Amino acid sequence: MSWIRVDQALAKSPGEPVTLKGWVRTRRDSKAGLSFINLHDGTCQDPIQVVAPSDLANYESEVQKLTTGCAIEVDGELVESKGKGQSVEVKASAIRVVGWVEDPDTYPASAKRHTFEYLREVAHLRPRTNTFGAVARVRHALSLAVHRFFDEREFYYVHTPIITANDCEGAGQMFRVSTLDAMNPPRNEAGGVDFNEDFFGKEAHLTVSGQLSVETYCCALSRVYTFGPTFRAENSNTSRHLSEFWMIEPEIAFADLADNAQLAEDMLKFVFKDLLERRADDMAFFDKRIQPGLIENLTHIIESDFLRLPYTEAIDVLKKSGKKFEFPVEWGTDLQSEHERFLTEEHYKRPVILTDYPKDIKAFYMRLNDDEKTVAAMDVLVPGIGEIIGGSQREERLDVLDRRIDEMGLPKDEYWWYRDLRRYGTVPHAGFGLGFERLVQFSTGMGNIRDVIPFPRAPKQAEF
RNA sequence: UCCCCUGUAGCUCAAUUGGUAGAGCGAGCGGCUGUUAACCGCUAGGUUGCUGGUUCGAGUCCAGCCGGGGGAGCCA
Repeated sequence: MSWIRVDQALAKSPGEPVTLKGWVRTRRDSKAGLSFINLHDGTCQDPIQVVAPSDLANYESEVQKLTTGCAIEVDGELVESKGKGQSVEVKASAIRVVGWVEDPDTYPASAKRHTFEYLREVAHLRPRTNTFGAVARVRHALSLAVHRFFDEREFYYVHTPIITANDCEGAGQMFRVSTLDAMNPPRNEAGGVDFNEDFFGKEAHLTVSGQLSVETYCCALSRVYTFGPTFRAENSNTSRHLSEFWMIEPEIAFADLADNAQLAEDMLKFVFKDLLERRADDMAFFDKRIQPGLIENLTHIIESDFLRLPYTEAIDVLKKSGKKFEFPVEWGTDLQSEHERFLTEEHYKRPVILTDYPKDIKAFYMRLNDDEKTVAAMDVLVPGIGEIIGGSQREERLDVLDRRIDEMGLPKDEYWWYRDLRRYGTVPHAGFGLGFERLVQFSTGMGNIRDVIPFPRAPKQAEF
């Protein structure tokens, strides 16, 4: 039996016979001899209204017992709606119950308002709500927009490894990957755990970044990007951190920090524009129910230029602002959240790309500027979220790179293949990391990052 | 990891100086209505997060543990 999706049905003209399959959102009975069923199947923001006349064979035995969450199939005809609120509806000629809700009294996703905190505890049922259905569709749309953007610009999508045996991917606590018996591991002569006996013959972890790997492909294919899961074992407990999240990391050869910043700006504008066009229904929902003004905000961002602001100038602006900060502003220290928020939310009221940070607060691979005090790093700050992108031009000069590795007391030997890139046909190149969930957060106005990923992983939180 | 707040019905929340548990929504039944946050009536539903302590008596006070939220740090 052929059937169509709710979004297709809503776009059709009255008069056509249709079969629909989905879940009951609500049921309202009219003693005039009919029931109204709002049916959703996840294909769009709006449910479709099914009108069930009382002469259906199973009207009293089944239709009137339908509750929120029941799965049904509906045969009927698409007709012009006699009521307000929708233009078309389905006049049912048959309704088949596919799956009942066992106990409507305790169904967790009942037809009432629920807090996001509560729905997080029933993450397997929350995609049935209009908010989480919308989040899922927007997540999908943004993913494809990212791929489309890079494809149009002739970037290649590179699958960097999830498991890494490099202990040199940069700062950040990592999750260990091991097949050793945790209760009784093999010991080395010093009494420590002997990782030579482990699966990979050495300590292995889940990746915290695909950057170092993707740089190798950048220095061969010119324009590449990764888009995959990333793992941080930090004990972070905030509305914008996850232990498992998805990160987009482009890397471009023969490019400097200015090219990098332009790429970041172009990319954000492209995906926002694409999203507003392709998911207008869901974006209207977020604009109305989650964050009033959201669409106007995004439109404004698409149309305005992102500000480029060197760190040193930002320090000046902050000092002269007259604003009282909890933490002092001093050249050489990292900016606090309150400082970043002030710049992007209060002072400039638009995305700000901060550049050229003091070298001592940034990673070893960032290119040293001519002043020998700063590096070609950048953070893209957006209102409401703060840092959404972090990136840099990479140090392509082997002697400078080695000096930085030594200064930071890092094990040079372990970077042998990374250093090789600087020995064989080295080129200026740059890239950045975009936290995908932060992008979804910003695009939807959702306040907590745990509500924009299907099954959030965070400290003490890996249910489902 | 640190600071602050918090945990009572399926959900959202009340409960006076410590005195023995209540409402709305949801659910069930009935009424009314081309309904759509429907409306009206009735009914059911609780070991007040867990463990211990103070007290004649603890949802309320104290300690520890567990969970949730907001902020900070780490970052994306």
